[in-house]
Amino acid sequence: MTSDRDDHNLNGVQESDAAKPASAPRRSRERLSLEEIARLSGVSRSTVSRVINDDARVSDAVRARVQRIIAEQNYFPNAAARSLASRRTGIIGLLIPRAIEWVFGDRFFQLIIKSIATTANRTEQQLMLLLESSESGESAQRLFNRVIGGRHLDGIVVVSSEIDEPLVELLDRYHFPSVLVGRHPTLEMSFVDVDNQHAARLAVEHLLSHGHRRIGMIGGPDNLIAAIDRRAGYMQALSAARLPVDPQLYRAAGFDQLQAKQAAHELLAIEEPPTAIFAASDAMAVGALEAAQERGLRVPDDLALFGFDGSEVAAAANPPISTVLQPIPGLGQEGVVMLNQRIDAPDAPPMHRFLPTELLLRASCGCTNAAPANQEGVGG
Amino acid sequence: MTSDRDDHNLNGVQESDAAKPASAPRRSRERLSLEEIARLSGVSRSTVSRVINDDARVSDAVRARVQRIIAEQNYFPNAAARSLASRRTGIIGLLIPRAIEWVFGDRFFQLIIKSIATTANRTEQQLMLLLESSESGESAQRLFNRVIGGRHLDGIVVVSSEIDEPLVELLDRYHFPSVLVGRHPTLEMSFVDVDNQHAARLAVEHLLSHGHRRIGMIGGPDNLIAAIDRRAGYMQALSAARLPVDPQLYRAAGFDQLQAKQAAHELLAIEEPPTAIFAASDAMAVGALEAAQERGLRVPDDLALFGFDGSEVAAAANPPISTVLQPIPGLGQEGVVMLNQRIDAPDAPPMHRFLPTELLLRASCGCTNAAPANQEGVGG
DNA sequence: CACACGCATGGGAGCGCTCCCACCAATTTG
DNA sequence: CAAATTGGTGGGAGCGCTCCCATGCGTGTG
Repeated sequence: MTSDRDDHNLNGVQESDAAKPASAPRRSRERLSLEEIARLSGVSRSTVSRVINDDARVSDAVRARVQRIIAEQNYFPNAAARSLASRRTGIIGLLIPRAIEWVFGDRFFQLIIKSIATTANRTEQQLMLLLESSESGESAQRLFNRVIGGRHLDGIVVVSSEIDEPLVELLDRYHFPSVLVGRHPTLEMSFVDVDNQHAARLAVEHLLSHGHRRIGMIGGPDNLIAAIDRRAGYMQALSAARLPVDPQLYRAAGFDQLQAKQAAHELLAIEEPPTAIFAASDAMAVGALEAAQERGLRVPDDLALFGFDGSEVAAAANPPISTVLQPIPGLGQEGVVMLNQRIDAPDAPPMHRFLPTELLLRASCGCTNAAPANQEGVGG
Repeated sequence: MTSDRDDHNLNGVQESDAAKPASAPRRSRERLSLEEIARLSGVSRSTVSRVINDDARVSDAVRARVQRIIAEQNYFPNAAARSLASRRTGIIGLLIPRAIEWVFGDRFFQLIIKSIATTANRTEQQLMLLLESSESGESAQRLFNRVIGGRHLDGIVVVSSEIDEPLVELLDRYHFPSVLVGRHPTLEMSFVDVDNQHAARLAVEHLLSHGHRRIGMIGGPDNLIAAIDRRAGYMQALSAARLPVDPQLYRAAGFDQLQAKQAAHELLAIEEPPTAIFAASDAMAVGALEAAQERGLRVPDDLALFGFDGSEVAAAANPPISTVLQPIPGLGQEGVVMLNQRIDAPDAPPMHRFLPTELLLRASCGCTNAAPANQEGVGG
């Protein structure tokens, strides 16, 4: 797309070094303008600008000459001037409205950040991670003002499935170009997500297909739409199978292993305990596995288990835990792509995309065969 | 420092909402310029600019009026125009030249990132985390060009103690305003760090004071100046005590627990095993503790242990592990402060600061008393 | 009472780009 | 063969700020 631009970027300093004594590199503070490059190349500013922006309407000879000068001089267009004139900063924000410790420790966020950063870089965009400096107790309003008010950002990707995140509402209200990774129950805002409900239903239906009739669920926090949807899928599967939905069989917990272990113990201690448990995350499934083992239950014989995420811990568990594979890098990538579409066409109607999940069947649900069963994608 | 500015930022949108029907918030794309605010307030652009920048030379009456209009209109100065005219972007970069998984999983980096973000926000600066999109195999040169070439950043904090990090050399060569958290063996570049050598020496001397004469060390990777310095401090302590430095007693490992455990096993298997081990990190000390316990050695009676970092794992270990407390948030904060000094005075000579560490004495070294022994700071 | 001085304010000239429009060949077309 | 088209290039007018230098006013000084 911008191969010429890449070329000069790549060659910039090296060529400069070759042309000058290494002892006196051009100091980055010496400013060099488009104007100057134009003068040196014997063309106009417009032409240099065209070369930089990879505009086709420049003859090959002139383009080559200008590129040579740019590389020799180690010139870089001034980002501020560019933004001012073009109304684009080339920076997109990534907001994960959580405490930094939480974000960094979580595999999901780690993978999402990585894929978003990579995708943004592919289009020569820079990512700005918006960290909640929780210490200073910054309000959503203030963060909004600080970063978005000044038009520092072309748009923003928000990774959140909180049903009441004020910043998301603010972004929506001001029609700031943004895409949510994880859907929102009421806002029309563009989003990309997996169809949690459908995926959960398939997982539970798989458990049903093994003959289980009493299936428990350890769900996630009630303020997360992902957790709500997964629970809904669980209930949908039971209802479709004409099974009663026993409230005793559902326990809410955090997405972590420890709380889930506790919840599993509770679930297994009731009068008529479940023969299978669907956990809303793999970490939770591992917690349930621990609980089962502490109680001397064999998995999957005494208790079948199904997780959600497709993470390494599920595969590494003993026995390996069946799970729903979420395409996390895909979510990040699609988020950036959609965001760029919104930036280009801010008035287009919001887009909602669901990415396909996949059931990863392993020993914990009773499948001896570990071949994955494909699940078709669900369009939005 | 910029209280007036804060005021209008804080009140911006809310007041606007109060003044307009909530159903039609000002869309963030509608642009409002300084000029427009000046017109509405009946003053000149200069005056509005002074109000925004908290310039004292504005009468209180005018200031109040302009601020009211700014708040009512929900106006934010355009960052690009501001940067272009003032040659400041208000963005500082934070680079940790490591794979993202590694950065996010590490407590040290987590704490550093948090303190840097918090400190930057205090001066109304925005932090830009420069993530290595390792996947795209981006070279240092390319990252440098992309982010720094365009003057997107006012300066950069690099957290690294690698002795051969190309980007650090590049930053130094181009005199780009930057501060290193962690020192560099040869470059003159400004840095803030702890005096690893001195701290290590004190730790080992403490072990000596318990009567140990055969002290082993599990050190970090050889390409990290922090690891090199800690080893030097270890050797210095031994030499000062006129003890022979037995190469068998030193093992290099990664900074992680598992490798350290392995190294400890090796150390404890030699002919004349150490009676004390100094580990270059707390995680490593925990690894050593595990190894000792696997071999049936009692800590501290059969083997004394000393860690480095001051992390929670050392305190939580059984027995609690004595360690060197590093002021990690202080390093981050000081890094930003120093960076801003460099941004303001790019031609001032580089500054080198060492922050004080502290010995945290606990049971693992033989101290029954857990009161911390203060260690004086070491100036640079 | 003329003068200098400080203080609050206004105006103009950039900052370094992009983008539109004009221009001038060198073609292609009716 | 004149007219219209195309491709390559240049020039000007912004983009929305900051910063320097006026300017006008009221107050203090010789």
